[in-house]
Amino acid sequence: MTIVDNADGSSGSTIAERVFETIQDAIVRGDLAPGARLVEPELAQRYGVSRGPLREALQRLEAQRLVERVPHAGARVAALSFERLIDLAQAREALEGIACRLATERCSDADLDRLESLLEGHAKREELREGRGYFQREGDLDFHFLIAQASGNALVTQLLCEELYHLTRMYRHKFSAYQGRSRQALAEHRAIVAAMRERDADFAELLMRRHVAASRRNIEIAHRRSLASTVHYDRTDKEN
Amino acid sequence: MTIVDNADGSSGSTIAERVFETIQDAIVRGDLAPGARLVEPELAQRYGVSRGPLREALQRLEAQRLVERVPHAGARVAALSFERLIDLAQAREALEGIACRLATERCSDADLDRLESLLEGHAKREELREGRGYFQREGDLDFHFLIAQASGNALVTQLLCEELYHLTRMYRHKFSAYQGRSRQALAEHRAIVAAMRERDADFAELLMRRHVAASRRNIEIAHRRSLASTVHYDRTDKEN
DNA sequence: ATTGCCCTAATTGTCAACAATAGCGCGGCT
DNA sequence: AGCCGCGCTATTGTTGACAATTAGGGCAAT
Repeated sequence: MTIVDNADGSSGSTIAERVFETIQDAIVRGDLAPGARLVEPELAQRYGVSRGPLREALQRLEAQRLVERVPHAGARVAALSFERLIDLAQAREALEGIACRLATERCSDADLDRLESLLEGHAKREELREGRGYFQREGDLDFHFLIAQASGNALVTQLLCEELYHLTRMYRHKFSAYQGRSRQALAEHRAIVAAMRERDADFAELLMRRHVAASRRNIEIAHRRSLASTVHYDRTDKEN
Repeated sequence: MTIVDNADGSSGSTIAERVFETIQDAIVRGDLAPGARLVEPELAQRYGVSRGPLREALQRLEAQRLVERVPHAGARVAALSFERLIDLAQAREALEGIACRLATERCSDADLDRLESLLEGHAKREELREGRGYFQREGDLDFHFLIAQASGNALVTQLLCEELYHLTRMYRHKFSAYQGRSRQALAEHRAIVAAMRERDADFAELLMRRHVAASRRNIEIAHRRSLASTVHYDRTDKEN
């Protein structure tokens, strides 16, 4: 029954989980615009659930920072701003850095093989379609995802792969200020794996931090450029 | 009405918030033992609320990692383990490091004054009661709290001060393996502020990371010692 | 005696009705 | 004409009852 059942990819064993995944996807894909008001009865009807599980889903989305809730006033899709994107990049720099260090110390050789074959695949696709790397973007996330999981630190993994991952994806869908860095990123990924191969944890962490920082600086430059011309990514208070 | 009202320090505007704070405190203080089963009707009656707000509170506690929930099976107070404590220390090392870097770059001179006066207070109390530093422990948290807030990064601040802070406090209440380091910690705190005064962000981050790492190593040593003798901090599956 | 199944009971998940709050527009007052 | 206060409505917060699921124990069959 209902609209939100296992028809789509949602796999949870409870309604709350499934509607959580559904709305999460809608937000990340942009079907629900940043800043959009989320009215409970409206959403409940749209997804064919009652308000109970829906509220639970909204709360979990709040914990993921995809939704902002204020008591007695309701929920909104998280507003995107340049400042928050920078905050996110800085947090990731620190966490991915330590994850890379730990992974270097603790991961198996098989893990390293897996990382390298992943990069092989990226390189192939990069040769095919020069320049604009849509898949490269997702691939980039795969790379970081794998390293986080290889860190052996459950907390760091959870912070990166569950709490910040979807937020990162959301920003990438909105700000397409990632141009021309896919080739550079691939080279940096390779250098990171090379350092990990040599079990040089200090250097691996350093390279990972520089990699994330470089991507952040790329964003900052693109932002200043856009400030000079026209577009603002300010908060939209109007619905939709 | 009800048991959970603004009689105690709870300040939220909704029942869910108040019972959340109440249970959070009970967990951190140890009134609810790690691993203890949390049965919804039982807790609801104890705190004089219905199951709705109570479930919301449990969910928020889950986001803070103070409670573990599994669908259809119920909630438990988070089990403490040595591995998780190490994971926490590593995550904090990374996040507090970047927070310290950012704070060094962005905080005002007044912020630095505030930090120093905080350390003055710690030093005074340290002179009075040599050795075992209970207040020093809480004071240590104050110091880290302040630096996180001075970072100007809302995400990092939230991660440290809302998500990991209470978990840290919980471990400190259980593992009292923090002996004799309060004097050393104070010296390290002073060195950190000194680096911040000189606006040496690289060095400030380095010092903060070494400070957190030293505390972690202290825990590791104490743990090995306890392994050699008797006590285990393993997961307790029995209630209470 | 042991193992597998079924049944019961306890607990969680879900729902729809009720209460309370806050934002908003209207009307009256200054 | 502008401002303040009041009441209304839309929306969130809360509740208690109902449904579904799981875990455990007892019974029967091998």
